[in-house]
Amino acid sequence: MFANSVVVLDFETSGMSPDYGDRAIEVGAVKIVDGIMVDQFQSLMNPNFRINGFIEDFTGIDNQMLSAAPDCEEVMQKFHEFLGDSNLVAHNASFDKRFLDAELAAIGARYSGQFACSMLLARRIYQQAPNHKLGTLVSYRNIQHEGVFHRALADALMTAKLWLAMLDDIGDQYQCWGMPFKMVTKLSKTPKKSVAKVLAQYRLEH
DNA sequence: TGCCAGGCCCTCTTTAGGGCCTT
Repeated sequence: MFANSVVVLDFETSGMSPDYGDRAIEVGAVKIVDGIMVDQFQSLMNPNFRINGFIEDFTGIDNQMLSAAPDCEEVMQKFHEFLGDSNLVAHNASFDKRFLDAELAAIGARYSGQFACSMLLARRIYQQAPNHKLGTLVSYRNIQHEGVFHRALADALMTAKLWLAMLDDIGDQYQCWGMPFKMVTKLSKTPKKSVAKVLAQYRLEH
């Protein structure tokens, strides 16, 4: 069976590090229940400072848009409710996890699920891909996509489709259908050369 | 963008260095 509920999320941010004062400026997320996308969340977030020109160009989010957006704290309260007790997925999760942790800490909240990384999993099962950027993997796996790269909901949707495609491929290639989230998380941290061996062992045990 | 970050991973490694990813 699939994990009960998984939220695939993506943050657009003012920079690379919350430890250096950067904030989230947009969050997008897709909720997957039993392998089906059932809900979405998207909101701009006003960090109450001006973002630089590179971020405006990179994301298409400008200071005027942010000045009209609700504060980060208000958005994160709603997003925390959206998360519930779901497990979490992001592409290069270590990046989004730092911002999620920082923004939730700012409102005195935290999440309870496990956090998995679609990039680490892709590095295991698509070892022949040209690289493991989100856009490259979407093309590599022939995933249909809508919207613009580097907007939160569009990237979250693409990551969600990639995640489901990878679960399908694990099933098809290794006869390991319906692998639990916990096992997929473990797989994403398995040394590359041991992936087939770990999957074969899992198949024998299930 | 540039080089203010950081976790993962490979290798000419492990008392380290550098590329990949994310904005």
